[in-house]
Amino acid sequence: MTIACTTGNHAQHDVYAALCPCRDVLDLLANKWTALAIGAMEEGPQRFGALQRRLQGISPKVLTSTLRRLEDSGFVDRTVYPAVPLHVEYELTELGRGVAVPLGVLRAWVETHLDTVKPDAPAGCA
Amino acid sequence: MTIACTTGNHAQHDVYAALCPCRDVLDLLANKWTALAIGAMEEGPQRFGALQRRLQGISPKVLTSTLRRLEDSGFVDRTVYPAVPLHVEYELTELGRGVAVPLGVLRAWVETHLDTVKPDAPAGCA
DNA sequence: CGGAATCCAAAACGATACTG
DNA sequence: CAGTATCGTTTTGGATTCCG
Repeated sequence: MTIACTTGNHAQHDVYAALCPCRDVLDLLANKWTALAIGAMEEGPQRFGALQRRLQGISPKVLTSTLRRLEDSGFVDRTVYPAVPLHVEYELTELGRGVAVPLGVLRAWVETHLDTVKPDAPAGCA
Repeated sequence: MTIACTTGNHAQHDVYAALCPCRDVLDLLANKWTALAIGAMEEGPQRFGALQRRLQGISPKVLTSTLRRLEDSGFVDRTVYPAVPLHVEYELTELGRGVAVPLGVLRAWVETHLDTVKPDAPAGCA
């Protein structure tokens, strides 16, 4: 028996079902940078360079693709200010601020329980 | 420049820092199956076959590696009952039940806001 | 400054077949 | 039943260079 995922009027979404769109959304969020990128914008609009500096280790290419996916999915707004040194800002949409909450909860859990997890993490920093 | 993730006792973890172990844990959870697998065990111990049936579309190989990683990280306990038709159970540890909460929150958010996300998801599933 | 383009390496994922 | 072995595909991520 699977957990029913009743959304609105119709349907039972079974997150575990192969064709459930929930899976697509989950997949969208479940990658190395997305959750962090969203978190990095929680405090307000951020410029490309600022994000790249904050998400230490991300390459411009990956940052771009991450932001594009988020933009296409409606989590992020991209605003271009046509100035001479180009100025672009990325900002969470209403929806984006929405996911930011659960994601923040997850990040918080990780930070709190870090010591109890025993992956092969270089214990150096925690 | 970001505050490094200082160790142990006090510790400011900067999730965004390249070397923060938080990232390892996040990476561990951020993949196609992990979050679902944990969710699938929330109701109690599950057998390999049951999990495979529930996580529709997962191959035995991927399920195995997913479970192994979770076991190695301390989220899951694996118990073998040496019977003739072999019997193995996977069960969330205390820690596992811990992450299950934030992950459940995330799943719930996704289920609730599915309609507002506009990825190229086949709106079907219901 | 904000990327796009290119190339490459490494995971992650998947299908199938086979075994203790 | 619960995997392992193998192989191939796909997806991600990363480094670098270059351009408007």
